[in-house]
Amino acid sequence: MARPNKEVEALLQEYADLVSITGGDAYRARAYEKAARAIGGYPTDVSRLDAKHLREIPNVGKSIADKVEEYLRTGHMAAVEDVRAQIPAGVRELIAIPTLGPKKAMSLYQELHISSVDELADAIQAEKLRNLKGFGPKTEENILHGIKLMQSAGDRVQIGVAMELAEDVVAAMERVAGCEQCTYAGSLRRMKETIGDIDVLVAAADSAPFMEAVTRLPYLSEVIAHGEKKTSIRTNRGLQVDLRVVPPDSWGAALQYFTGSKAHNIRTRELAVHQKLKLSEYGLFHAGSGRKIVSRTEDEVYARLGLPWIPPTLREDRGEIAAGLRGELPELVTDADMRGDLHTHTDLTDGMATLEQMIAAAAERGYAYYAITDHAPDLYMQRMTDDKILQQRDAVRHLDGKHKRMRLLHGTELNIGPSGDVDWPEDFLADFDLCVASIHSHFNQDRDALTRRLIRACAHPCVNIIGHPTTRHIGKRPPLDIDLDEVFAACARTGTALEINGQPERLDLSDENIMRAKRHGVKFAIDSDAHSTLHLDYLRYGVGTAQRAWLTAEDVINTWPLGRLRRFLDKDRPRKGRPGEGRTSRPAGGRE
DNA sequence: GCCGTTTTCGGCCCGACTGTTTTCAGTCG
Repeated sequence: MARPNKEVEALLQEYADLVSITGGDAYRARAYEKAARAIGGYPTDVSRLDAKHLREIPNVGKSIADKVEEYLRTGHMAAVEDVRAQIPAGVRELIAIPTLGPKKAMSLYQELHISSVDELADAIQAEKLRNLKGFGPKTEENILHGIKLMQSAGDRVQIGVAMELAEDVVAAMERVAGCEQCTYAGSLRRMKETIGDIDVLVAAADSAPFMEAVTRLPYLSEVIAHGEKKTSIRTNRGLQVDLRVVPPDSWGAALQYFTGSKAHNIRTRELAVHQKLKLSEYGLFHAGSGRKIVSRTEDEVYARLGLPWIPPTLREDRGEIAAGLRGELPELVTDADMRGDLHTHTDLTDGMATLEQMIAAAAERGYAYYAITDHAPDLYMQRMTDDKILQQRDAVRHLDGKHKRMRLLHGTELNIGPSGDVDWPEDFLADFDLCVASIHSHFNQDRDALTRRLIRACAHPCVNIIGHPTTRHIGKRPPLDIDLDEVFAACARTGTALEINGQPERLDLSDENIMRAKRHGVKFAIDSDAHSTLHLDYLRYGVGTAQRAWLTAEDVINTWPLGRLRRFLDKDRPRKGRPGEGRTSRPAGGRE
């Protein structure tokens, strides 16, 4: 959908970066950043707005509206191009390295003419930074570590970026005459947290129109390969898209083959060999005669091998074949199971949409319940106060019932302090419907301290969900060094759920950690952590991650009916302010 | 550059941490 919004967001963010690198007014840089975020999260396609309506977007004034309008009209933004001419693009890449900001990047460029990550790594090896003011041995070490972290993510992109592009390509192919079926396959269909390239599969009798159409996509930068059945392109963001067209008759076998994973495919082919069959992207064949048996649907292919259809998110060779043969595949949690979202923000703190807008967008998604959980005062930058949160609660109570089928829950996202304490005293917290608690700072404590800190938060009678438990940012910040098994055991013991945060840069917990936590008997909350109405959609990445961890709806508290969810949320909180609700026995997570 | 239930000018997220310094700049959330 809002592709122009994303383009404008990227452009304004680039401008903000370049302003701060060149030592421009910090508030000016901040203004561009804020406008970039607001436009990226704005639900209306900006290419349909004139300068006057652009100014209705929060944090967009005359100057930025004019620049955006100029870009939409001409495809250029003169201000950005001017400053690009002054600073090589590689200098901006440097500030993506953790601990390296605009000031240091500029100093590296001016003093040593470094304008790429590779040049920086070489310069450190050659000890060229030793005489540079402000750069000591520790800084060198941090930079090298940061570069390593970035490279470990490789050329892969976050799932959100890949999904948006893939859905756009699929939509474009579906508009081509003769398209019988079209979908994306590969690691994206398996919902991996990062994606290397995008595989799009089309079923059609004649491949030529598709081979042609894909080279006319507006964001194409390069055609890598162009053949009869397959065309590969690179987009202007550097992402590779492989388009393959197969005859409608081999759709199922092709989809199975191109979805992978490689390890899963090897297993399925082994299974075929044992049955004197041969499996390829063209179908399932008799090994001897070469006669085709099935190929039309994935279902048929798996069935002929003695397997139920295996959901793509399980196809990682993590035991799904054996479980399938035994008829013991889990009934995975799905998007349709999700009855609500339990971690979302509004513009009262760092969200971009109002309470009313967020609630309306949630209602449109058909939720049975929806929680607002703005930040609490200990995260100083959000300027929360008792008055503000109580006023918001009044507003929430007032709006509750306005959307007939959706109930509202008023919660908060608490900050877990260095010693494991949280904002507000217990009696104040008891009046929230739910509390998410998350770590936002002091990431460098030692393993013991971090572990104790999280366990103490779990033990709090009002803390229901640990938000983004490891605080990782994929490719940017490593997960906290914690004893996860200790924390998982504490969650199970205290009836505290662990979050599966659906933000594409977080996906925290990760699939592997979820599996580990489940063995401790923990329950989970799949949340969007939305900061704009558009982010509510991030829930699906959380669901995908949960599927990869073999979770069922039973494992996920926000698939439960409201009554059961409320009993879980009651935990051990002091009873007050909720007349008419009897105290129930403690509904510890993992034992319901 | 944006914004206004105190403001059309003067604020703007504010405090902490880290590593480099020798009193503080840069980065981060």
